[in-house]
Amino acid sequence: MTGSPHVRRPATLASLAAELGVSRTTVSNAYNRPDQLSAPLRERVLEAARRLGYPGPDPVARSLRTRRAGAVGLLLTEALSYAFRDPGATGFLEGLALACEKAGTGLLLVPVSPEHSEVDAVYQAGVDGFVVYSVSEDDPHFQAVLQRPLPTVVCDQPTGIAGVDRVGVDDRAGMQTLGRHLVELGHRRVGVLCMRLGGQRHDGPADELRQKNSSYSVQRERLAGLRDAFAEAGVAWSDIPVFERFEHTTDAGAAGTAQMLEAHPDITALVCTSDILAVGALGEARERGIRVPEDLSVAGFDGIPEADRLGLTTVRQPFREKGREAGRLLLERGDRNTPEHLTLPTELVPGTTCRELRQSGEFFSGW
Amino acid sequence: MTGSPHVRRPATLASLAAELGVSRTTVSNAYNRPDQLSAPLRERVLEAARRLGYPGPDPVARSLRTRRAGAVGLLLTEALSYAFRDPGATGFLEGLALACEKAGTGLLLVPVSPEHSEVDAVYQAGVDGFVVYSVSEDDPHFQAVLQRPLPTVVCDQPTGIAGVDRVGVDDRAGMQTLGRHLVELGHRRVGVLCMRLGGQRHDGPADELRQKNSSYSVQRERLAGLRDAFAEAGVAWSDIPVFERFEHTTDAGAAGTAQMLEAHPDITALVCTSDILAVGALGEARERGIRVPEDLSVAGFDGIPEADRLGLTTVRQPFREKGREAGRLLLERGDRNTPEHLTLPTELVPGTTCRELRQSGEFFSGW
DNA sequence: ATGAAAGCGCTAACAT
DNA sequence: ATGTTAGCGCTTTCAT
Repeated sequence: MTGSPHVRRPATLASLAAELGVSRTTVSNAYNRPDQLSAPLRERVLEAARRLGYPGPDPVARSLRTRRAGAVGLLLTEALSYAFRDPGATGFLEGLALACEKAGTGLLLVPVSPEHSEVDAVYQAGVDGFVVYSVSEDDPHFQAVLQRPLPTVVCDQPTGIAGVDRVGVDDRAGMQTLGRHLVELGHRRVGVLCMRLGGQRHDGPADELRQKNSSYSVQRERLAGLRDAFAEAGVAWSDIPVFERFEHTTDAGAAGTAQMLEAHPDITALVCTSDILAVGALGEARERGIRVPEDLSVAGFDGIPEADRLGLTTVRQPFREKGREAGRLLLERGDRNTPEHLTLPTELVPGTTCRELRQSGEFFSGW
Repeated sequence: MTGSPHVRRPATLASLAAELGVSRTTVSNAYNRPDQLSAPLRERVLEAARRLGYPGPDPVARSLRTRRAGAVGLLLTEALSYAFRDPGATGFLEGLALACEKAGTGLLLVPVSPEHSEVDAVYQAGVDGFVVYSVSEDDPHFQAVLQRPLPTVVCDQPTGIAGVDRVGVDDRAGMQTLGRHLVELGHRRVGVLCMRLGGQRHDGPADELRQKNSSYSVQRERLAGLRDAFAEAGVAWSDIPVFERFEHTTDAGAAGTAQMLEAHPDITALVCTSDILAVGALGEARERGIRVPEDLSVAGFDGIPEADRLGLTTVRQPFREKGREAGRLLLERGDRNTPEHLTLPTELVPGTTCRELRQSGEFFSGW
């Protein structure tokens, strides 16, 4: 193997040209336009480069000149490292990476730590465009992205940003379908456990005002879909307790479930607005000796692999495709000016965690 | 929200300076050294910037000037997108991302698709250093990384590259511990299922020559550790069948297991050099009505979360810490010239998939 | 087929 | 506290 100490750039295109007694153009052409010079001359250049340890044109200088960075930036919610623990984000990343590979484009993960609230990193990113994955409407990093004169595509949220492409799913319709499913099974007294609705930490009941004012449209929409479904069955939304959790982890799901069950022990079903939370709910139920689905039905949203393994009733959404489409939208945009909006399909996945209410005629009135 | 059509850079530092009738330095200082100019002047500059839609200094131009890209490049085996499906790689990424966040550095995923074998992407990457995750010794992309005059840290493999930092685990010792564990349980007739040993697709038996010539030191070392352990028990390595799989998936693990069991139905234990393969082995065993561990013991290596859930006997290695350390090595290197080599600890995790051989005195001789 | 000239947009000495 | 001067390393017309 090779093995230089990797110090400082030992040669430049200019020094190489000088050494060889040719012009910079010629050296540049040797790398970028092999057809613009004779084969022997090109070989001479490349040989000299090898000898002098010239690693080829400096990418930054080239980018400045060509106005192409050859990379797209990715802005994620939360800390960057969180993305690798969230199955949804991971799936999205996989799809996006696929698109980047195909285009030979780099993928720059913009460092967003909770501590540093500076948006500096966004302004520092040498990229040709941005993909934004599911951030709050008022996320300062996102606002910084909008300042940069670069094409941008948003996945999921925020929605309705002028001049910006978006790919997502119909969260409201998806959740409505799930809600109807529960209604059909006879459930009328349900609880809802949702993800964070605001930037400030809040764990506990979320009233309707809070729901409505949420800066996360995905959560707003999912709640609205559920409301729609139960309204159809004559159940007022104000009668359905909604609990919120700031963290998106199974632990948070468990804690939220505990809180819900203590406050509302009479619910027959617990709907979680994400599978992660639902997985936590299943754990908490087991912990408490509550049988699912005999004593309590549990449903999620997302369709992550673990949901599948556990037989969780959920709504599946195509994470990988969202990533692929986001990449495609960014990388294959011609000189389109009009923003595109892509809505991918979701699918109700009935599992084994929701049961039909038969005996307890109390809440069942279908006969 | 904002919402400009995001076209071309509308203004530059120079045009802003001209507009304001100040020097470029002053504008530059307004962004980079607020203490170098009066507050009112700075505000005037920033206000004009807002008015003209100047998004702040161009990151590429700044990088060229400062010789800092503010990002580290990451080179992964396989396709970039594969990394997001491999739990080990994901854990590593999480740790690395953590380190990057902390340093406010971007993380550029270098696009490496199987199709494009061009190493172009490596030369195009505007980064301050590279992290290389577990690639083959003769990987052309890796060779390209070595050409770039940048600090580089390798995780796992290849080993022994001059002038390059490395972080990894003692794969040989880890596997030796696992081997001894199996020996103590009485296993003498074992089969081994390992990951790819070369760049060419090969699925099936791997003879000793092939093992020895493998361009993947991690696999070489793990096999050697197993050999050591069984040699201590008087079992010749040549008596232990080693099967190789090119793909690293549970399906490949299942297929390899099938092949192994057909060729060597008499083994009492199957050692896989990765948990992914072992998970596949468990599936295949179930498929065939072979009880684990009653009829067959199965062991893995890595300690991925799923192994934990399944109670797989394995050797756990600290993926996240490897990522963190790799980042630290790259980002916090002073002006050190001597390469550092970090070896993190592994831990034997006895699960429920390996049993002690009692009855079948045939292979047991401990009393 | 090769070269000369003109920047890409910015920062960092070094003045003043 | 602000301005002047020199590039960072490269690509790209446009000549020859």
